[in-house]
Amino acid sequence: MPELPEVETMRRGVEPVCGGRIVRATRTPCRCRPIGLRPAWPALKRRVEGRRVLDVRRAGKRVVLVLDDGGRLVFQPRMSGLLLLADPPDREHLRLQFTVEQTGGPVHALRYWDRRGLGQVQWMDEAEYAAQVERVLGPDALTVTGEQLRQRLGAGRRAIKVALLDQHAVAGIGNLYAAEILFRVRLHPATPCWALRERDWERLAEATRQVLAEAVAYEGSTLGDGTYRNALNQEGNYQNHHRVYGRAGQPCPVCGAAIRRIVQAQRSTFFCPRCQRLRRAVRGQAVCKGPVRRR
DNA sequence: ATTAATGTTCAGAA
DNA sequence: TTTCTGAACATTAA
Repeated sequence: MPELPEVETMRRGVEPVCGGRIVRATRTPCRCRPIGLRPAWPALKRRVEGRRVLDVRRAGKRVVLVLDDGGRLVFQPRMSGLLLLADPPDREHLRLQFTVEQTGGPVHALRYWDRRGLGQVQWMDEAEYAAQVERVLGPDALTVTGEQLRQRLGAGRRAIKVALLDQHAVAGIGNLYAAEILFRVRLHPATPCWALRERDWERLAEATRQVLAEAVAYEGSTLGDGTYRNALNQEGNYQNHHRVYGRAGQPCPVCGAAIRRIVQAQRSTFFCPRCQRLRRAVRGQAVCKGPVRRR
């Protein structure tokens, strides 16, 4: 699923083809059910056609085309969205197709494909975009500092694994990389945030930056369902370097203990029970499941 | 043949 | 305020 490394790979894939070019024509190539387009198709089309793409950026798990009138075309792939230059995996779930070209230059197709259709494509003006980012996204996970993490999460009761998925706290981490990051720092995923010390936050931020940068270098992870592809419809390679994610029952690459799968906030968490021990001060308190009752 | 699981995000509830 | 739950969706495994 597209998390930061996969979305960054998409961004890098489409940047050389979109940057500086003009959106000439757009269309909805199939009659698939309406998906998360905002505004609706005819208005979005009007906003985008004829505009030059000044920059291709990433914000958390979103790819953002900066247009020459200040408009922003925001792709949020969520579960199964892909930005493609190559032919899509199938025609049926090809949601949107843009054409970009330089005057007199070659014409390129930029496609948005989304099998499950949970993704969103939105046009917004500069101010609206800035407000949105401010409202929903924390500092980018690729460059986040320990101080930022501690400030935003340090006082909470949430388990650290759950907290890392909070995009407003830190933007870009998803279920897969949260597991890999916590393994790297040898933190038990159920550790409550309040139990981490300043030094822990520093190490956690460092591991976050390292794991994500590594995954970007490998062009992300293509999981068993094979959904994720880069812009050229090729698989990523980081799935071959996962230490814990999806490896329940298999030996920990460090100590050999069997990797465990637990459920937190209705999602799978994978970790090594020997490398990632719960701290003594926290045992018994961290495992409480339901909401803490206040008085 | 239903049902659960998959993973991201948001609205709305606790 | 903070945290939690369910829904949105498509597809596959049980």
